Amino acid sequence: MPSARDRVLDAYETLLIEHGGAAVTLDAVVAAAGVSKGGLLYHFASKEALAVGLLDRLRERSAADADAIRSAPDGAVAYYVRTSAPGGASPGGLTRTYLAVLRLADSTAAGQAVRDALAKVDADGYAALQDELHDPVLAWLAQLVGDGLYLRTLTGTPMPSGLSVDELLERLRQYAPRQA
Amino acid sequence: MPSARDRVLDAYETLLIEHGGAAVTLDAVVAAAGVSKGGLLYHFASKEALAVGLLDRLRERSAADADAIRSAPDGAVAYYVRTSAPGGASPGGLTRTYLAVLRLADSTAAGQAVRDALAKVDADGYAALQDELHDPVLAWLAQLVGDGLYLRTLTGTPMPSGLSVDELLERLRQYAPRQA
DNA sequence: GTCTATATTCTGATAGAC
DNA sequence: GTCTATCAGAATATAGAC
Repeated sequence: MPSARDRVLDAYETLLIEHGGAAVTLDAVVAAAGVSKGGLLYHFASKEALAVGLLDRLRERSAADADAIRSAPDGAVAYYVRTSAPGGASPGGLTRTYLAVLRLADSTAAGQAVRDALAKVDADGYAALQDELHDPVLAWLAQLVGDGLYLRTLTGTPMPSGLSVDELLERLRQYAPRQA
Repeated sequence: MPSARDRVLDAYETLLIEHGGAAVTLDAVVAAAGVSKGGLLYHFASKEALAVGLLDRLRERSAADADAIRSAPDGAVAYYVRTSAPGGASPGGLTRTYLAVLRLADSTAAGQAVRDALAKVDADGYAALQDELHDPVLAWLAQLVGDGLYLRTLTGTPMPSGLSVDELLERLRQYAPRQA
């Protein structure tokens, strides 16, 4: 069983993704995490501290993901696009935390810190794609395609009928200059 | 001066974009719109009715945009991508309302209605791009690029240094088969 | 470290005057 | 059609026992 602190963060993440920032209350988090309100507030002294805790987790996972994307068997583009697509977010992975943090991009004082953290993740992803492609415009394009899929994951919008992520990746491979 | 009803909707839209769904309260809306709480609740009987009102506006503007995108001087792709990029959202235009509605994609009972409305806008945009490109995968790719820019507009993430939307469009034109 | 109980502020909504 | 005043409930946060 994970520590109470991690259970709280997991529950917070899940609630943000499934019900959105507006619906996330401390009561909802404690119910989902199976701890008491006092227990939660021992680990995170306020609702904003909870948000800051999620940002810390985002930074940790982003650092871990930087290794994963560069050592992905079928390349950085495929890794980036696949993990962005609906169903591509694995528990404990960067994508899941990223989706949760997107829902925080508003809110009070933490707003700027959230945007900074997202910008850092974004810049790291672009660097990894550019390392593989050696083509700034194409690297940006590939990243935007992944980000577009993120947005669809976020809103639950279905794909155009008859199309799959694999077809998208095949097309991107056509556009990429030959690599070693 | 616009009607009180429109001023309320404008203020609601702005607050959603600038401060996010979690921060939008009826008090905040009435302060930004310059009406009283009673005045607001005369036009929109509840907070959910306010959300429904914004969805109605989204549908109106989406219908108007369907004409604009097909008669855009430099083509549907350029229109879609440009209006998705930071700074591309004009007051009274579809993009601004779309960005606001994205922030509602959570929240209680209206959640499914919000997702349905977003899916409709998305399907209409894809159809317009496909009409121009006659290439389903490329049309989807172009749309995802636009959606990726939407996401950046939403989070305030800066572009990779040295790159511009025009370079992105130039590249997309290279990938598109010749058109009449 | 985790719990229960309580204090306090805020939010959505109603009532009724103008 | 728009306002002021007010209520009931929910939300965050505190106090203090275990």
